[in-house]
Amino acid sequence: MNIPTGRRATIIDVAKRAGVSKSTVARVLGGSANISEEARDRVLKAVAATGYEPNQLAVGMRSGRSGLLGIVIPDITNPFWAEVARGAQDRAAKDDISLLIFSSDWDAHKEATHLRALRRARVDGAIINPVADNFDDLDRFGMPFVFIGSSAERFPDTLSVGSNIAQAVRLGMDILVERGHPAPALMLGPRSRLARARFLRAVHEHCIARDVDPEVLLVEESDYTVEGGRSAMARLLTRQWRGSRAVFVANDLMALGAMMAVREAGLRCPEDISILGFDGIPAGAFSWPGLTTIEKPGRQIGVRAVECLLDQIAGRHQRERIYLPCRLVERGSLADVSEAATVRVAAGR
Amino acid sequence: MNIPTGRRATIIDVAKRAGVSKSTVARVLGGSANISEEARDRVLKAVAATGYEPNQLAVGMRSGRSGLLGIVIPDITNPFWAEVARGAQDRAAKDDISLLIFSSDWDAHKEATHLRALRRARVDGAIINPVADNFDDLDRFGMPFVFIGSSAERFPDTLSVGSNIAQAVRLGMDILVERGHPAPALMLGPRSRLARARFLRAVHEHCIARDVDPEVLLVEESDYTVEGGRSAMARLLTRQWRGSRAVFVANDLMALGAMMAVREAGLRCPEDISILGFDGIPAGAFSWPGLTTIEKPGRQIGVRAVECLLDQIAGRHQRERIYLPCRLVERGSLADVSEAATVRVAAGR
DNA sequence: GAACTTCATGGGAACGTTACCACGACGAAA
DNA sequence: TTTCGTCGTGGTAACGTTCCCATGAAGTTC
Repeated sequence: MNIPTGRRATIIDVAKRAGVSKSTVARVLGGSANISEEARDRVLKAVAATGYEPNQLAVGMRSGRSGLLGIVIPDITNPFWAEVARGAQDRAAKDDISLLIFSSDWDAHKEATHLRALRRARVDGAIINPVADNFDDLDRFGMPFVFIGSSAERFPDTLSVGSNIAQAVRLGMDILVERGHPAPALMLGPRSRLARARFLRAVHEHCIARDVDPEVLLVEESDYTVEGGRSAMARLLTRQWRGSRAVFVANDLMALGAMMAVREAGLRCPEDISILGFDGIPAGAFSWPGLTTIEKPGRQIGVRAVECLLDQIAGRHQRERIYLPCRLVERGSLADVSEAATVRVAAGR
Repeated sequence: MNIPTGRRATIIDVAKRAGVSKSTVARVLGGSANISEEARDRVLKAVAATGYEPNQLAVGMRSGRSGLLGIVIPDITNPFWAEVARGAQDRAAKDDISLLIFSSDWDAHKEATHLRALRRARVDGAIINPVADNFDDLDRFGMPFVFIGSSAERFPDTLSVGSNIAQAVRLGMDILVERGHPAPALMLGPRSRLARARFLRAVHEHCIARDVDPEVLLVEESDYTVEGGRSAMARLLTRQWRGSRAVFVANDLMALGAMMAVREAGLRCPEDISILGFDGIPAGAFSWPGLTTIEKPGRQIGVRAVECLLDQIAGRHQRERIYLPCRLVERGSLADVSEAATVRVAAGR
């Protein structure tokens, strides 16, 4: 076989061994037409014998395409962002493109460092969940890019991919109504977050469409943590409820905290309090009861972002915002107190 | 400022603008000595003005160092592996090295594809959790590499980084004994897994050291899933126990499933059954009660793997196996039925 | 003051590829 | 026979760096 151990085989080694010029080798490997059957054969054999693997650095250098894509997300350790990265990676692999993954920790300084690394690596494009609220100049980013996540909302006229919060909220409100909770309490995130406003507006619209006064809804707020959810729920329990006791929580971590608070108050979920989450984190499957929640399409967002990026690189660029639909995951944290259910129970079913 | 919008600035553009040769620019940027103060100044200004960023492709081409490292793990979506990747990424960033991350899904074919991509990208080294049980020839991998995880055990005489299972098991057995569970039941993974044998042997050693016959321990086995843990626990509950009822579970997912089974049997954890997990997955913090478990040092494994790789690239290569210590995280799934605790309770404390 | 060292700089080759142009051979149309 | 397109092929110039060698100026030693 004679595979050179020290040095990697180059296209010239292959050419020599096959007794042709490197141009011919390049043509064979590039799948171009007009190659004699014999030449193709000898080249292929030589490639196998030498264990030749094209040098992407050289290809990138010459062709201007590095075959690399970059993605900057807040934290690869966060299950949602890991899903996004996974989707992006799988999609990129289909086009023989490798992915450079960076975690910014919501830190503008780290983000800037990572973006510099991407420029240096001459990635063909970047997928970014922006943390800085203003970049010097979007056009001078230095590479094609797609924004992802709700923070992309800050940049109008920019191609971005995110989840459809309005549709998700409708999904949640529909199931709540169906289960007999027409006016659930709301547990929201901090006022500073963009997603909060969209969430709230969607709930209001849903209420108005059903002739329910949105002002009637109990509202608590906290930050997106288990502890935040726990304290917010404790506060909620001291307030005056009307009708069924259900809470629509804008974040799964908070929902899990809320569930703990219910238990600590000596109450049961879902018998005494129903909880609906939002995010679809895996931990929701292991709580007791399992958390009924609305799952954001993390993987799809990654896939779609890569596709947009490839389109843009190929010159077919749009300046649109893409919202992907969310999905309801039913587990056990929602009680059914609708009339229909009551009838079913009375009938012994 | 005159930043060229279309083309990226090259070292030649910088040289021209500074009125020096490209060699001088390279020397300034490379931090070499013997540069006149004036030349350095003009070069630095020109760099700022042109927005020059070195082309890593060209650097890699010429110097033989791509500034890229690869990591192939089973699944970036799995919290443990995400931690590993995060540790590796953070450590690599310190040396201005970027990380190419791939998920193999425990599939040897995907693994081979990813390894080829890494070779093509001319990464300076690779961190691999091996899935194929034999590679043609380790020396012909084509790049420096470090194995990680327990599957690395299959390849002797290979540099690898993993967690110290023996120490972890000792940690677990110690706390169990301390809490009054000298002979806990064991819930193990499938026989095919390497980690299982090591886990079992460590438990046996611990028992023998305390003059406990290991054969006395109840043992159930299943696969590393929630469902597996649930069914194994159901079986365990039908068996005859001696002494305190505690289970040392070899995997957190199984432990969570076991906890569900306890609840489904109308029993309580930890009052009726104590459960100790193994892994340290985040979901363990959200169960009720919180899962007491032994945390594997995921992030540290990533950090250490990169460091070994860099050492090896620099020529300081060792052929050793590195085992990193695990950590006990106490939450609420372990009851204290020791005599000391009984005394404390009797004393009203 | 000649010979030698040190310093600051410039010039050119090389890394491995692809894109382009040029060339000879061959068959078809004039 | 001449002219022309087509096919298969080889040669060469980039791409943007770094590394090495050459060069001249200035300073040092005998």
